[in-house]
Amino acid sequence: MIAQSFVNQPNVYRQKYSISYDKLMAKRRSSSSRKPTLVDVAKAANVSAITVSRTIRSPELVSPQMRIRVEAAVEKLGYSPDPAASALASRVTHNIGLLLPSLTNTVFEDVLDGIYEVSEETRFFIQIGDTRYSALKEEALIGTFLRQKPAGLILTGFEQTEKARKMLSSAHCPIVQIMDYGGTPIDMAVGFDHEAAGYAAAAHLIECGYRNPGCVGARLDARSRRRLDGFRKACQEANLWDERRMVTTPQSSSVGLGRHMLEEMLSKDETVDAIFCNNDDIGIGVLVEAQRRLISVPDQLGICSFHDMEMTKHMHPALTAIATPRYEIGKMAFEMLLAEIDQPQSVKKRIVNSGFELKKRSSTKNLAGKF
Amino acid sequence: MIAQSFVNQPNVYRQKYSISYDKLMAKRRSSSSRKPTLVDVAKAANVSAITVSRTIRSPELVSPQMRIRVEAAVEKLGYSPDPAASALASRVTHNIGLLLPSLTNTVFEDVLDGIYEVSEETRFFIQIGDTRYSALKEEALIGTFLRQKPAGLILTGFEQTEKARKMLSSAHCPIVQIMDYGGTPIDMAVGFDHEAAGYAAAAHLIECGYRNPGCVGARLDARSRRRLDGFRKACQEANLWDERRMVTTPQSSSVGLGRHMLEEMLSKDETVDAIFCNNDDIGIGVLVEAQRRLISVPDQLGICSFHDMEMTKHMHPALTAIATPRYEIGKMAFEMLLAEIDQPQSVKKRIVNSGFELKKRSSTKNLAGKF
DNA sequence: TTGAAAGCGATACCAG
DNA sequence: CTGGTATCGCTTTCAA
Repeated sequence: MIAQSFVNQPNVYRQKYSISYDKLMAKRRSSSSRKPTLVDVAKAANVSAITVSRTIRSPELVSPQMRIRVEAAVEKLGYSPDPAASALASRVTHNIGLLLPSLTNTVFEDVLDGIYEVSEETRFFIQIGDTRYSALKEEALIGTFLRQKPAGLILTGFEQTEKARKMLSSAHCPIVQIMDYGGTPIDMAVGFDHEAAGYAAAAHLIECGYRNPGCVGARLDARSRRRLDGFRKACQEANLWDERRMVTTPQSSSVGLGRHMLEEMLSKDETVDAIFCNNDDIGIGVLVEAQRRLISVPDQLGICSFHDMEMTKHMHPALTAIATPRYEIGKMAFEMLLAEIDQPQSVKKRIVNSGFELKKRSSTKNLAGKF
Repeated sequence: MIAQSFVNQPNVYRQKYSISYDKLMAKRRSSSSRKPTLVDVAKAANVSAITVSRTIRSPELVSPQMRIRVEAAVEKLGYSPDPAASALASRVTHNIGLLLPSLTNTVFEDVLDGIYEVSEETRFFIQIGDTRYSALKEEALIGTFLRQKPAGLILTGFEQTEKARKMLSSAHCPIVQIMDYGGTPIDMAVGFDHEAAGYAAAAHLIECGYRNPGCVGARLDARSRRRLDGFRKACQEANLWDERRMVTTPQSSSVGLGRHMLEEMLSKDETVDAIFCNNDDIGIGVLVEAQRRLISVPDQLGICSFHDMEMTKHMHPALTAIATPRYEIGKMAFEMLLAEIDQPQSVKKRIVNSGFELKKRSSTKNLAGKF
């Protein structure tokens, strides 16, 4: 059991050191279990410590013979650098801070997956903070993260507090804001235009021939709200809007909530014939509830979902959805960060519109034949 | 733009220091932007550095007046400790390493959520590693994590490589293995018995009166395999087993795959009348495909899912499932770790069986009336 | 290209 | 309960 190591293992670090350097070294050498340090490698290779450091961090600055000699010593001793010492001396870690509003949301899992995919082979670590959709929590986390001297930071959205923005603008690391497009980034950004996405959803429903479009939205963060705004705008332009068909709740989204919200929608305006759902959980809930009520989809009710997680296209009928490139956003954000860390100001396109895509499936259909 | 700070901001740390301590201090003081250190606080409060350190880490060891004085100075200067320096001196960080086999899997998101919930108010950070269900990748990550001197480690399952186990047993931190029960933990463990869970699923289906039970499983890691073993065992004991009704694939689970696997199952033995699904994605896929084929659930086909994510109970019919306490496991793992960090050997119950629960819903039913 | 010396900012250990 | 001193292991800076 590892736990015994707390009790039984001789720990050289607890011993008192004498003042003499030689004695100290003697003591150290006697402890066979000590992890080798840079100095140990330097001695073994008969070079200075700084040369070893150089060989590891920028081998191109060291002559080939030297490199071989040092690398052999590193290999022989099984040396690996101490990140804490490195961070203390250089004032920067290899941590990349990632602030997400939720961890139990397919959307952010996919982002996470993209980030991890790219970060895997790099020297960097991801440190995740869960802001729970709160700007204040985010502010606190930004403070904590910055204290650690991260190599870079990835934030969600543009809605940081004033104080947070201030801290960030004086941070010594590149920053990417993800999942949104159209705001003013602190440094770099990659995401899509939520209003345009909502607008596109409405345009599709209207084009299909639905005449009483509505939408349901859960947990209205700034981005979902803009999606609904875009949806409403398109409907208003087509003169098909009725505010009763906007059903929202601050609760966080789930399939159960989606079912419930269809019920609410019908109670407010039973003429509704198409629904844009804030995200896939809700979309699936609306579909299931419609089926339970024997409302035929897409004939009596068209459904357009948002994000398009894997499941969406396998529903029956398959859900039409606005697909968002979450994995790609995560990947790109990390790549932008990496480029900036290696070479400040090297990223030319600092604001990227990742776009989105309307996937037409069986939960909506062209009703033209009906007219 | 933050990026300008790379270029324009005067950086005191780049300046050369003179040898004289006083001159150094003078230079430092002149730089108003420097972050205050422990020594700065000590001077402001007119105490020694170590006293400040103590006041922050273990206030109970410091006299009340002293504490007030120091806290005032901390407040006034806006001091916050440097984690790198602390890590270097104390040989331990405030990082908790978490190794998960997948990040895009509801199961682990829920675990993550439980861990974050508890860790939020502590001084610890979670550092996640994605092993992608590979013991070798896990081994590499364990090495990397251990190098950082974590305060604790959370691993998934008992299937570490020999080398990994060796590294772990000599690690100086508590370790919790999660999601499984019945193996030999390195230190502590919390999870459930997968074989028993599979057995329980089969027992339920058999009890309902289904006579040709089968099961479908995707991505067969050690734990899912044991679930299937348990299922098979119960069926064999009831003399109802036919190996053709065991359909598996190494692919990772998804709803699409679930649909596909029902097709495969039917092609191998169309008499199958009940299916245990390795997890919820598959379960939902099987349900959707059954509906598409007009196979009536639960009459012609009983379905029992595994894990029971939120969506499962909202399907129509609602899916019977073995519910697993993922959130609780995460929470408990972190709490066990915390207790051990604060007080080694204080956790008495080092191996916890979290159990699971059979949720009977409409996708299975007692067929007794039929006989 | 290589090296010497001086930190980085905290904690450990023992003494008083 | 408080303080002095010596580290922790690496990088920075400047000189050779």
